[in-house]
Amino acid sequence: MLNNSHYIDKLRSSGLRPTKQRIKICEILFNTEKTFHFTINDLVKKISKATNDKISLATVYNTVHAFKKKGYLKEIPINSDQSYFDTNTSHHHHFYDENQKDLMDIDDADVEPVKINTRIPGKKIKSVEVLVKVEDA
Amino acid sequence: MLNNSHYIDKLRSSGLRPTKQRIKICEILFNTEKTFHFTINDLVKKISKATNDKISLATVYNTVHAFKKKGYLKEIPINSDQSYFDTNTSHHHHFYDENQKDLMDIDDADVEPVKINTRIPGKKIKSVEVLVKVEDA
DNA sequence: ATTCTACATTATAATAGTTCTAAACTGTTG
DNA sequence: CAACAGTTTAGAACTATTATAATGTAGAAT
Repeated sequence: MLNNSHYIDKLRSSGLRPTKQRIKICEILFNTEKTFHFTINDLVKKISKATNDKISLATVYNTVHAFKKKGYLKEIPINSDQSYFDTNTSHHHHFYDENQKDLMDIDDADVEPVKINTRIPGKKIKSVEVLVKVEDA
Repeated sequence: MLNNSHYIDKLRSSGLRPTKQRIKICEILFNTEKTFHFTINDLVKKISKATNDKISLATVYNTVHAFKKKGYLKEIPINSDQSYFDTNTSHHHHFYDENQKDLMDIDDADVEPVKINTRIPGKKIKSVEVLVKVEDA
C-alpha cells in the first residue's frame, strides 16, 4: 500500500477508473522487482493473501482483460487448460517445462531474431512468439 | 474406405487395437493429400458427414489423444477456447489470423532456424514452436 | 456539497470444452 | 469358443471463462 498515486495516474491516463480493486491488483502485479507469469487462479490466491476485502472473480477477469487490452499484460500462447499471463510486456520468448508445468522467460538476447520470409496478402504481422518446450534430459 | 489394412497395421504396431472407430478416424485424418488443422468439433462434424454410424464424443477425444501420444498428430500451442490439432507432424510453424480465427502452416523454408543460445540445466529441448499472429493490414 | 450518469463491481447463472464414470461391447489370446 | 483386457458409450461431472442484471461508485455537472 505504498505509493498508489502512480497506479492511479496510470489507470486514469489509460481511461480506466482507478477503483480500489484495480489499484489493489496493480499493487500485486506491478509492485515487484521481477516480472512473473500467472493464471487467473494464481492471481485470485495472491489477492486473498494480500487483502481482506475480497475481489469478485468476475472483476479479476475483467481487470486482467482490461490490462491486457491496454498493454500492461501479455497473454502467453500455450495450450493449457487455463490462460497464462505475463507482467513482462517487453519482447521476449518462453521456455515451458512440461514436466513441472513451469513457464520461464528467455532473455531476448539469447534468441536470434526470427525471420519470417513470407507474408499473407492483406495481413500484417502482429506478433512473433516462440515457445520452447523442454523436458527432463 | 479404400485400403484400411495400412491403418490396421499402423494401429496394431503402435499398440492400439484397430477398432472400426479408430480406423474411420484414420481415414478422415490421414487419407488426404494435404495435411490440415482441426478442432475436436471440426472432427466430429467430418465424422458425421463421412459415416452413418456415429462415434461417441468421448471416443473422439480418446482417439485424438491416443494419436497425439503416438505422434500421429501434433497439438498447436495457441490460446484459444479450444485445442487445435495438426495432421502435419513434420517440423513447421504457424500463422494465426486472429480476425478470421484461421490457422495456416508456414513453409519451413520460409522461417530461418530459430537459435536459442541458452539452456536450462537438466532439461533438453523438446520442441521450438513459432506462432506468428497476423491481423488485417 | 448534492445530484447525475456512465462506468465498475458483484453474485450468480450460463456456457463450452473437456474429462470422468461405469456399464456394455469387442478384439485378441489361449 | 471362452476369457479377459482394452475400447466404446451416454451421460454426468468438472473447470475455465463469459454473460447477466442488480447494486455500487468515481468523476463531472450543477
